[in-house]
Amino acid sequence: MPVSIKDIAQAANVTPGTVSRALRDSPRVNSDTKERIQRLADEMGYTPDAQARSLVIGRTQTIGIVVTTMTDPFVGTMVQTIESAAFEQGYTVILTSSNEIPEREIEAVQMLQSRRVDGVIVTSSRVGSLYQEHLDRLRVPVVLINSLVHHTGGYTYSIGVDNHHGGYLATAHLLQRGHRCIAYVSAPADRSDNTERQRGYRDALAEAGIEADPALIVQGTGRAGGGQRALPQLLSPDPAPTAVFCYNDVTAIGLITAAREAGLSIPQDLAIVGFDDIAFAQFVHPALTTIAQPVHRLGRGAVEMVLALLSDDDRSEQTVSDAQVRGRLVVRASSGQSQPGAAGESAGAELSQRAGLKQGG
Amino acid sequence: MPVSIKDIAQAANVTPGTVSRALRDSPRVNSDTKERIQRLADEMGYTPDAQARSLVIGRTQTIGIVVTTMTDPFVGTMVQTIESAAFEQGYTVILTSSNEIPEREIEAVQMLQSRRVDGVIVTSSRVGSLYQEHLDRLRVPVVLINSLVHHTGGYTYSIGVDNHHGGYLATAHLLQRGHRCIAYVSAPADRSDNTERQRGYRDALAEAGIEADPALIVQGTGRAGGGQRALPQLLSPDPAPTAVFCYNDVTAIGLITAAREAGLSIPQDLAIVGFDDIAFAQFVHPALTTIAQPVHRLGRGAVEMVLALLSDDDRSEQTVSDAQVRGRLVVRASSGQSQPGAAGESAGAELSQRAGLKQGG
DNA sequence: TTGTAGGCGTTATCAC
DNA sequence: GTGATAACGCCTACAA
Repeated sequence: MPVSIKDIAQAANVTPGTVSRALRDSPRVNSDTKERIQRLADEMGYTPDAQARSLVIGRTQTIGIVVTTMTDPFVGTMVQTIESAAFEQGYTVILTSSNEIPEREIEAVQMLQSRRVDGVIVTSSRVGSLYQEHLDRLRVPVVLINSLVHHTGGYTYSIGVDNHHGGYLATAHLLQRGHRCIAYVSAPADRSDNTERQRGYRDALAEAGIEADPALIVQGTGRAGGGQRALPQLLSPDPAPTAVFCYNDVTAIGLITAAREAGLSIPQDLAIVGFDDIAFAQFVHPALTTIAQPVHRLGRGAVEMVLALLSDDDRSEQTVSDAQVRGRLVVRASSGQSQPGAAGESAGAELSQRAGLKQGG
Repeated sequence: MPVSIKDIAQAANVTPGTVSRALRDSPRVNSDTKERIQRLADEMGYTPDAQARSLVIGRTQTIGIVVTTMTDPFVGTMVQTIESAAFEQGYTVILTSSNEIPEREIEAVQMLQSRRVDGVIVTSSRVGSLYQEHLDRLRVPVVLINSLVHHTGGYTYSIGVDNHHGGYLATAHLLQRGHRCIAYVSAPADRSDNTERQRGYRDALAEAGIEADPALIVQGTGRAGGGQRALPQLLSPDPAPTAVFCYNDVTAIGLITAAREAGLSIPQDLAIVGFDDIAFAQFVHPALTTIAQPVHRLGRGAVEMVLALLSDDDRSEQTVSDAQVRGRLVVRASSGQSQPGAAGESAGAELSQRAGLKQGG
């Protein structure tokens, strides 16, 4: 139904081949006819058929994104970044979300395969052994964001935040604030980022001469509800922890809410540190101290890696390698400091200024 | 590079046509050879090429999603719902975000056109006149979520929350709580949902015998920063408002934060109601009273509309029509207890004092 | 500079 | 039941 190259050819009294060349601005066509054809194409409302083109050139200029759920704001930001970066490079993004349903993940990968995506970016998904196998089958570059990867000789690479470093930073910060009894609210154990953060936590404690107490490790879910439900367990050890490092911001926010409902004041009774620095972290009360993930660099980096792998025809000698970028501690009110805004980066001061409330004062 | 139908044909000693039929489980093929072919396809790791298939059947089984930014958690949830619904119906989703850049929106639509999407869903985007023109050019079903549409004879329909009703509900709730001086923090004026919500606000006031005061309409941005910056303007009128209805939750959350920074207590000094009911609405402090959008129904509804329009070959007599669903008031702490405290002029004046604000420069 | 022809992977319409 | 054959829209040698 849409106007094709043939229609234009007919209208311009030339052959389809000439039209094709003219539209791709080939030098092998008379500038007069070229202009005539281009004008005609414009008038007739021609839009090239990417499918047909892909079929012959062997690339779709398309990359697939695999996520568990877009509901998590961190994921949303990540997807946003990836889409922008891809679009700027002339790539279209196909989105699949598994809703944490394993079989859906498999179906999604098969779908991407039949769409002949040039590459795949997986973010915020636990890539089990089951899963990786299917990714390898794709036979296209795959970049995992924030997931450990076992190079099985496939085409799979990874980029991620340094989770161990982040966990270390968060815990060291709490130690520096004088806390000695620090808990950790984890995510499900099969997430590699979780185990890495936990390891950073343990190493920081060890460095301070503190042995990690298993009773202080509470299992969360990576969602707000997990943080909320963690509170009772957090308070049961004797002595109870004075500070908590959470797997992520969403967990921390759930914990803050539960703590407030329980009549605890934060950070006086319980200091809390999260991970991610989602937009909402500065709007909870108290504002959440957290490890900021360099979302922008991760997303852009992932796209760049895919593209590099794509142009890299010599597969044996890769110029691409796994990347790791460090997160940064963002200190806000939830981790202490009786005077919020006094030290370091303070959302409070920033906010007040932006609200125009502190002028002259 | 990937194994094609021809490869299988060769291996099975049949023609490509037979393989095609066998794989699609056509009854017009011997069950023995069918099974043999299917097994062979499996062994050889065959995956059908959706592009090639689309080319001949004339449909891509693909729908495009256009959003401004995925950073907004409400948008993320919406996209999630759409993707799930589409996937269940066997449709692939192509995602484009404009980042609010007009030319990017146009580029995005052109891209979707060249991808030959079967339909388009636009969510959380202001569909200016400029924009709609480009959508019409697509010549495929377009469903707008939460945007007014002028039926220009095109293929464009809309589904959305009843914004007028929502604005009315929110305002009526505040009135019922005893507030008489109620402000509205708006989004940019070119968003139709904003004007509708504002109209509901005005109508509710009118019904209570209150004339809308232009000084109580403060311009926000639809993002948190807009809510934060709105505070000074909100407090400057005399008497100052005792309650505020915000265009959306994100705006309300920004406002809550700014108010707290300014030393106001919510809801005693200022009651606040938002719109959307994003996941975080229940985690702010105080938890945010809001109008819950039926995201699920909107997203699913949009997909169903696109699909219905697709199967509806008789275009003159459409069975599809614009849909509107009602939001629901979710009462939380930010709008006060069921027994409102003092609300009135004196409280307003007092409030300005406590905030330490000066009126007029 | 332009036309011709073959093919990308698939489906569909015929024959046989 | 299976095999040719012709599309779908585009690109690209190669030929003229």
